[in-house]
Amino acid sequence: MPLKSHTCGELRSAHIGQMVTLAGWVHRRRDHGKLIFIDLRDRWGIVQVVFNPDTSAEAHAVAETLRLEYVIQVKGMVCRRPPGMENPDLETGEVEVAAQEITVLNTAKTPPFYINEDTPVDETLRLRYRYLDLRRQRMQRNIILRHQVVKFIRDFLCNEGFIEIETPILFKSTPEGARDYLVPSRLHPGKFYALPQSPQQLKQLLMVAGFERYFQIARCFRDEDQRGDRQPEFTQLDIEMSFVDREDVMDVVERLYTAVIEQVSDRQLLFKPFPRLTYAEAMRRFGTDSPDLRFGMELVEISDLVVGCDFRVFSETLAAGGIVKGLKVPGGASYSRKQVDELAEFVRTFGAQGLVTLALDEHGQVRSPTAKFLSEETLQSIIRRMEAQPGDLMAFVADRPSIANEALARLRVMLGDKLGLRDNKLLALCWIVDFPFLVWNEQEQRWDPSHHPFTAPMDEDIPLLDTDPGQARGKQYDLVCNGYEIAGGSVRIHRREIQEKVFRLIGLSMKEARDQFGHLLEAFEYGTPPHGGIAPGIDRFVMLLAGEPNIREVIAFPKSQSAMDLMAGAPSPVSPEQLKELHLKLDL
RNA sequence: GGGGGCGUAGUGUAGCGGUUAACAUGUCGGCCUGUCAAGCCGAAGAUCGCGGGUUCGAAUCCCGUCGCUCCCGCCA
Repeated sequence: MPLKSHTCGELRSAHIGQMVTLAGWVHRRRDHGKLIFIDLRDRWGIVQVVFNPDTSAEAHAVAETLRLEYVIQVKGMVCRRPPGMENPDLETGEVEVAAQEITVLNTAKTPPFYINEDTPVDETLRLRYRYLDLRRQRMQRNIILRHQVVKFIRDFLCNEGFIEIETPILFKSTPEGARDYLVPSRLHPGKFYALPQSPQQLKQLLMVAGFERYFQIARCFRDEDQRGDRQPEFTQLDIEMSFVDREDVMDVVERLYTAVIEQVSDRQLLFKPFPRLTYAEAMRRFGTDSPDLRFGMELVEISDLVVGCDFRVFSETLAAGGIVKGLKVPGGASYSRKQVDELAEFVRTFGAQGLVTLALDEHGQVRSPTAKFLSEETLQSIIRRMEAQPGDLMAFVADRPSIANEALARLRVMLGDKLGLRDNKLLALCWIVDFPFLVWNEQEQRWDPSHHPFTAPMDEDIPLLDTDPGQARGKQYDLVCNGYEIAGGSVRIHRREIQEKVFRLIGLSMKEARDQFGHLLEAFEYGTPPHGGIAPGIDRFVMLLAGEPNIREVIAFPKSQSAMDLMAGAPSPVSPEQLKELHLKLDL
């Protein structure tokens, strides 16, 4: 006799008359003295169990002792509920189980917070009792969704001829990129493994190995500070393909994402096919390479309209090589002085000197302390350029292009939230392409790869590497969803002379290159196919599918902001014996 | 490394210099045969995160510290 014959969630009117054995947790109890109702919960749902002393005095007596979260097994008859007593809020609400036997499989202490409702609870408590938090409906839903997404991805890619290959967790530290998590070697005193930041090099080696189409649900580790969308360990869908150009990679990924959103989630895909923006266009229109395309409020540059004007904030910024750019806040003319000050304070967070605002009142008159510095003609040309309507507020940042773009991009998103324009039922995916191949590192006075050192430059831009490297574009592509970068990839360099040229450009001597990437460079000499790939973040994507505000909600056992596991208490000290074995001395 | 927010019965909150720290919910006990956030009656439950200071008097003001969280830096 199994512990359960049916799940709690599956019972329907079709089961009426059947004897069933259920097992699960006491979700709620309603004790009427004689009649006792128990909502019994398992992973599949909730069903009402009735204990009637007339049916079984024995079972009823046990039911009186039940408390929330007790684990019980119930044997009883599935019955139609009396007329008018159905519960439409419950999928099993047409029926109930008349209990004849009950076994308490385990008792439970009163939980430290409500399991049976999704009310907010202090994050410390949730993380400390994560196994209880995971019992709650919200987390059950998220974790199950995550499973469905990963399952769908596996099936989809297998059908496309990909094979899944595991790569090592103990690997080699590379000096570039994020800080590594290190693992001391017992057998090799003073030496360390590093946990992979991503399986980047290994997947390229798998292309050299001839697997042609590889994927992995890969755990990645980066020892950097946390954010709401960043954990020290996270999961990537790692993909690499041989004999492809970027169109092939983007095609697979676009079909995959379209299918998974349409078939697994309840979110609405806003664009099909995904729009493509060049990096330059994204920066011009949105000030960022990860724009949220669910709403407008695009950035507009007005540098040419205010060059040489009497307003020195504008004219001096422009003379120094800066730009004047802004956006239009619909209905923002009614904002109070305090609200406008808050906007200015907000952009200062991102390094902007301040925010210049022009309000257009209901009569179309400009209200602003700045207006007196600008001619009527200039004001009118700004209003036309911004397409401002009476009642709108225009907000401008005059600064270096990088700061103006960043500040306005953040302001746009913040206002989008404030104005309710970021509907999380909608998913706006887009591709960003034609990234700059190199970015100038001001501190080190050298070029850095904008993606990584194995990304290929655009074929037609290869000559630029010798003449004007900053103008060269790379074969890189990012997938963006609702303002989050959810995937980044590139076609890789597979020819030695290009690779050497790139190493030279980024200031890496052949010796340094050999020390760091020798295994890869050596492999490349044994017949490397053209190849490229991409690495979508699974956690972030599931977070968006689930409509959750942070990544912890879709990870079963996440770390806190300070990278601790509050449940198990990791990290923790280790014994002197363990340290000695690893040849480590602490210096605290 | 830096800045902001939060920390008060088990939980969620109120109180923001002055009697016995309030409310809801949960918990425990009693009543109750159709509830489904069951209802009614009663009871217990807080060294106000921790340490120091100011004050006649501190949950309340100040300083420090710890924890959670958001952000900047960081994240090829």
